[in-house]
Amino acid sequence: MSVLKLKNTYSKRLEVFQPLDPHGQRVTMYTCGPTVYNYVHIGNFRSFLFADILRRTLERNGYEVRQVMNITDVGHMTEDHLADAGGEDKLAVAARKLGSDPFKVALHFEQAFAQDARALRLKVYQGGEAGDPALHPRATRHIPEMLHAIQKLLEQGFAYVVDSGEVYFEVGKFPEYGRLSGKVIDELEAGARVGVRDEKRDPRDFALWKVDAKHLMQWDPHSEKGWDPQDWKRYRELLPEGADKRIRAGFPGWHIECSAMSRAHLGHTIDIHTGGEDNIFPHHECEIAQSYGAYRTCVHGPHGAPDEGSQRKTFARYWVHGRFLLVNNRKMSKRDGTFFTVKDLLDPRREGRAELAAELEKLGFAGGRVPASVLRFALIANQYTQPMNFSLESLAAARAGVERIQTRYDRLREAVGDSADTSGVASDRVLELVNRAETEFDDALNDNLNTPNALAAVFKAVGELNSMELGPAEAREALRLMEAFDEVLDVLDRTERSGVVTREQAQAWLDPQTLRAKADLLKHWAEAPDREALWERIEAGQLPAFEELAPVESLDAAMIELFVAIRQNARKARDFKLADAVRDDLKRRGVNLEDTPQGFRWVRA
RNA sequence: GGUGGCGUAGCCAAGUGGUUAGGCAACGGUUUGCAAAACCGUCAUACGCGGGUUCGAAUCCCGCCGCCACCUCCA
Repeated sequence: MSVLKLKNTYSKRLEVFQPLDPHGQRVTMYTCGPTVYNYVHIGNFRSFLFADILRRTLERNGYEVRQVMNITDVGHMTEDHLADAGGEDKLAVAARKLGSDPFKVALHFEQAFAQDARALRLKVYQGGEAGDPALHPRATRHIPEMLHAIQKLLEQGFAYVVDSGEVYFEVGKFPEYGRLSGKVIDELEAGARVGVRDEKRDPRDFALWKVDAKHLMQWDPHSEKGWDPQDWKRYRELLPEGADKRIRAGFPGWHIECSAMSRAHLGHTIDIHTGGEDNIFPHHECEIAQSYGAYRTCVHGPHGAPDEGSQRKTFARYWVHGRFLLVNNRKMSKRDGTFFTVKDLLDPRREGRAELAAELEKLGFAGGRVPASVLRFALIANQYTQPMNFSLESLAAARAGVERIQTRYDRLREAVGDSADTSGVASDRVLELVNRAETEFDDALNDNLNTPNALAAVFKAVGELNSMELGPAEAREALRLMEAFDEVLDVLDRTERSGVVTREQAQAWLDPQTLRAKADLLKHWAEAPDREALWERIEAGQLPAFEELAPVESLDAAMIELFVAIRQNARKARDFKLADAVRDDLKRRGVNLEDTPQGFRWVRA
């Protein structure tokens, strides 16, 4: 198997990934998460999804990954936001609904985000472990850690307090500032841009602690008032003397949260730090500077020089950044109607975007809704190092792709059947195909997460399997391959969503005796309005008429089989109008029916 | 102005010196009562433009053109 290579923003080179863990087993990963003062959009999710693909690729490589994705809930909500409730701004609307408690507003959007994250199958939000709050740390619950870091920075001479009670990081004290982004900020030019009454010593200096009375979230480092009791207790433990007396009540600067939280939950050194390309500067540049100043982490990683030998350890060893998503080759814009939240696409009508729903319907999306798996596929279908040009048409292509894979998966499941019989041997032809396809898939992902090539391997395998007749043992191997693909892609519906009805099974319903025996299977009889009459008919060995069953809404496998039998009966009588009506009716209830040489196949949409 | 990046067939998107990437769409065929799915075929001797290096260039070099993002809180 190939080795994983990643483009490290720090070195600007493709590097072989090697975890810090001496046993080469555990990997720590920090993903810059969402700011929860609005609903997250698909551009945000492109970034989170590439991190998810990275995490799953690491797992395919046998690593045990601990991925932390923070929640930035120290927002920019001020009194102005609450006062101005007339606009379209969702923050204002939410604030009005939820009252003036900024924590409630943040929680509202955080929960909305978690919902989207689960829908789009971010692994950090799935499974039992996902309930661990340490995996999704909130900035507002790490004020003690941040003040601790700020105090360290002051003590070690990397920061200064100004008259207003704010704290700034002094960039001049850190010569490596700018190395990640490659930005050399010309002091003269920067100086020209600086505000008149700025208290900063150097225009490049950035805020660690801010003071602004208009902000709703406030913490006073010198008084318990307004603090979460647990946080206050932890703060007193971390800083028994309290923070510098000159620091006034306020709130943390943007960058310090990630330095503090990654250290709190992943330790001194993290293997991988991910984010969007806009994070490179200034956010990550500042994190490096702060972590160096506060925790004595060094700047560059082990690439060439092992961390173990160094007294000062690296803050983050691999910096991996995703490019922006564009819509119609521009940055998303509300004005141009090219701004999409995840919720907008999953259910446009619910979000009040009827026009969008209509457009999606035109592209063949039932109800104008985009299935989450399709959105996920669309957002991972090109390599994270390339800008993604998103369009509604790309969603239609994604849907076709997902359906192609899903159809193959469903049929393999049918071919395997439910027999626990694991005897039988797959032919070399199939074994070779499976091994080769899996290698190609992993090789592509290991090559800096080249998802287009990984998908090419998937589609190649699907195409080859489509043109083969597979025995149960072979289908089992092929199914395992599809499941291996899906460990990373995670776009398949793994529920029992399809079934086959043979001609013989359909025929059996026409036999009076069998019909009576099958009556018990029809659990949903109760839904039929005239069930007594129906029952009598069955007892008499007569197949019910299609019209009688039309009101039955929820279908199980037995009910579907009955519909198939009714349709087949009509087909035999060459009553194609009725036959098509039955098929259309099943479709209306979300069941697609297909004819096959052996009989019939049904698939839940 | 500074920095980084992109331009590959109708659309999306790999490939970065030498044998078909792949997907989607469209069209034709096989199959079907009609569909669906699947298969086969076509669109496809594609690589922004102009030079150069080379036996050979989408790939390397030079020069243009067009587009995009970032440059203090937007993933």
